[in-house]
Amino acid sequence: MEKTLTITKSLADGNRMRVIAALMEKEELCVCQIVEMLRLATATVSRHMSILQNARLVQSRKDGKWVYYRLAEPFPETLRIWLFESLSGSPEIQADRVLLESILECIPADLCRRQKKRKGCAC
Amino acid sequence: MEKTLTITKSLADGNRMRVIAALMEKEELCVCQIVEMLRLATATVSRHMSILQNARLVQSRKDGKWVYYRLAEPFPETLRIWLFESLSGSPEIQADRVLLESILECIPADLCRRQKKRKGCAC
DNA sequence: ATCTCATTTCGTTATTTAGCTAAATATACA
DNA sequence: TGTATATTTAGCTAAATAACGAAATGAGAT
Repeated sequence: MEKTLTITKSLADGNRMRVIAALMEKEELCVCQIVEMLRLATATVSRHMSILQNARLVQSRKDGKWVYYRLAEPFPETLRIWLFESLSGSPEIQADRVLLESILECIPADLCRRQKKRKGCAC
Repeated sequence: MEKTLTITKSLADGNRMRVIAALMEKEELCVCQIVEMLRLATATVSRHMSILQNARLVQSRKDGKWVYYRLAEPFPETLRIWLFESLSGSPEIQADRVLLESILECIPADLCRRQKKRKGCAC
């Protein structure tokens, strides 16, 4: 039961749920993209992703200084279906979807610079 | 997304997960039976059931002074399947299953009396 | 109406969790 | 090597949550 509980606990937070929903649509996101979407501190996002990774819901890969997260393989299929069904029609997830489109137009390096200085995107 | 989050939050507690698992096997349980299984105070169980009811995962009926809970109708089918799959093989749930068999041999009135006095079951 | 009993609600306490900043770590570059 | 940068970890604070006992509520019996 611990494993199940670890999963439900990791999904008992709105921001982590939003990340999962985003990763159900986009194959992979890097920390700074998630930071941009959630509008949280990098440290906070890192911690959230750690919880999701520990729950075996996401996995990560490093590309130099960049860390990318994607849904874990394997991801419980029935859980994914339930999430998809119950989140469909959610205005918050839809808002994230739109925001993510513009975020993905920036390359991560530019995003990070922007986050550091809180200035306009270089895109 | 609020509805989904309400559900994941309600399932982010071990005791509430145990109740759901029990109700997936037994059609209906009354408060005192749940109290006996979880080994918690009546007030605590009542509060847990209130959370599950608010999340639309369980529903209740009254029979005089007795309140019985069962899985809500409708209960998200894909969620149920995931829970069943991920909880199968859980030693804690299996232990509850065994304990519940003996609990169900007592009628609720006797259970309540026992809980009040912490003495032997009248069965 | 009064008393008994099962359950719920309320208030309190201890524990857990989400958010942040600062420090630490890992990677890249000059 | 030193500097810059992305991310993670550690520590702190405020908020949320689980457990309990007491009080309130509802149902049954006399």
